[in-house]
Amino acid sequence: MSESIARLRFAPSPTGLLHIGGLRTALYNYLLARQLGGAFVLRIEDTDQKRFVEGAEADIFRSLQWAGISIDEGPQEGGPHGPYRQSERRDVYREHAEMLVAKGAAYYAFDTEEEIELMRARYREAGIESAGYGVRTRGEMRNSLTLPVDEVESLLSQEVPHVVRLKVPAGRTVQLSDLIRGDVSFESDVIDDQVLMKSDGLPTYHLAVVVDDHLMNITHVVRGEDWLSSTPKHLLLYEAFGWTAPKMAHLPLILSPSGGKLSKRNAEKMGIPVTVRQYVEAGYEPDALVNFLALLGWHPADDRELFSMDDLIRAFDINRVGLAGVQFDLDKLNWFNQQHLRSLTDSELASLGRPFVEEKGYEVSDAALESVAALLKERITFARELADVTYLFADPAAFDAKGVKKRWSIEAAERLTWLEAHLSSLSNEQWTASTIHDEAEKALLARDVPLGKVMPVFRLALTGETSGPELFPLIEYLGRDTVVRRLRNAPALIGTSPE
RNA sequence: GCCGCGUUCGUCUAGGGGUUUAGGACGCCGCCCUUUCACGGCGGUAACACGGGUUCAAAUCCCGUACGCGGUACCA
Repeated sequence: MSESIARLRFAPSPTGLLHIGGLRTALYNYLLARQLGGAFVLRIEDTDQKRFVEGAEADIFRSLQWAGISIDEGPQEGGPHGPYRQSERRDVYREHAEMLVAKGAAYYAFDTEEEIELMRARYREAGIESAGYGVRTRGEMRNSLTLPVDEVESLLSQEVPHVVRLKVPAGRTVQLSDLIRGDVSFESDVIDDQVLMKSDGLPTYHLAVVVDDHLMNITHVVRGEDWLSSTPKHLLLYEAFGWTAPKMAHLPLILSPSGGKLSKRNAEKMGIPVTVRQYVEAGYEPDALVNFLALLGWHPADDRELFSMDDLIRAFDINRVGLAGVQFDLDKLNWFNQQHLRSLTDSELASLGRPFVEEKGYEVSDAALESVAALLKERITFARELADVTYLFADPAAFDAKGVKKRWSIEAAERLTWLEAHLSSLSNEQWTASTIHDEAEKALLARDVPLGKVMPVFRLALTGETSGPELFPLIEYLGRDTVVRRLRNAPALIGTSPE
């Protein structure tokens, strides 16, 4: 047994599209696994038939892949500890539950839902808000602890619906050393006799997670804080089996900007995407999302903020994960997206933008699109914005009304004709940003007009806009023919433009 | 209700007894750069939940209160 090899897992339930919080949990597990040179395992926790959603599993696979989180063992990859879908491991859980019953650490319970509810109602009347099925109450219930042995035998042989419950020891303090939170302890008397096997023959999460984590040699369990309260049950299970529990780390939860839980409804109201799918569709770059998510709750020893996945693997430190819930801030995510776009080469940016450009029906060569990327790189937040600057692909049909009002005049039109005449005579070799600049200046200076005086109209005539990328590189990109044509057409188009 | 976990600028956070006039980033505002916009640079705005202790000294340690979050299922 090679105990020294770290093994971490992400164990989502296929109950819907992968949640952004789930992706963060997966990421932290992945980072630690890679950093420790260990394995990253994906396990599908589909023990609740009622909540199963068709297609959810496929969404988990593609979302992780999109984010750049590679899986070593899982339903698709296989591996020595499979199957990696809990629904395919029923017998394993049944056997383990029976082991516990045989050891006296668990027992059969035959109570119906109504009977349990009756018990709770009794306690409620007596002023006890929520009496659990546990140390204090199991003696009053119908189970293999209270019923005569032969009756239990007969109920079992008649296949009367029943569950298997954990027999929580009385009067114990269960200690947990959390990697993030330090020591946390719980009194066993307030821990429920958790159902381990449901009457449908499937295990509950609690049994399955312990059995699988052990059988799959998981060394570190990194999961959301919402699991902290049930961890003592898991610890008691490890103890009952005689197994060593893995190291535990409970991550702070992601909160909505309004402070509450980042639920689907809540988040959608605030315009925040909740599922990974929505982030993909909104045009976020996987690297940016990963970077943002890593910093949502974790902070490096220095003040660095921009990390690639490899950087993260190197720098990540579970001890530096914060304790408090974190609010989601879309502005910051957008900033990360912008930063990541800027770190790309022109050619990489161009490929990211190409689908959007083609979607709008423009045909552009790779070289031209690279120029577009260079022109726009420092002024976009999303790759799709490459396609939004339509005058880079087609002559402007409309002209900014305020700009026209401010800049357009007979005099301005005349100056443009001087530019047109001069620029049209330039050779291909002369068609570079700096030469065009010098020649334009020359043409205007001959009539005693400074270039700066004309640049705003020049831009307006060429693009229809009053602002945008640097003018001369833009002109170089547009090319002589286009520039001359647009200059020539502008007066008529602007003249007929509505005010 | 009970159990558990939290609480530093609006947000993500650094700091974990004296180095702090509490630092960085996002956002916001201003100035500079740029004959546009953006980028960039500079500057500004803005926080230790509250109350008790411990100590020469507390944002930092302890207790309490408040507030927030999670759990309290034959859901995960």
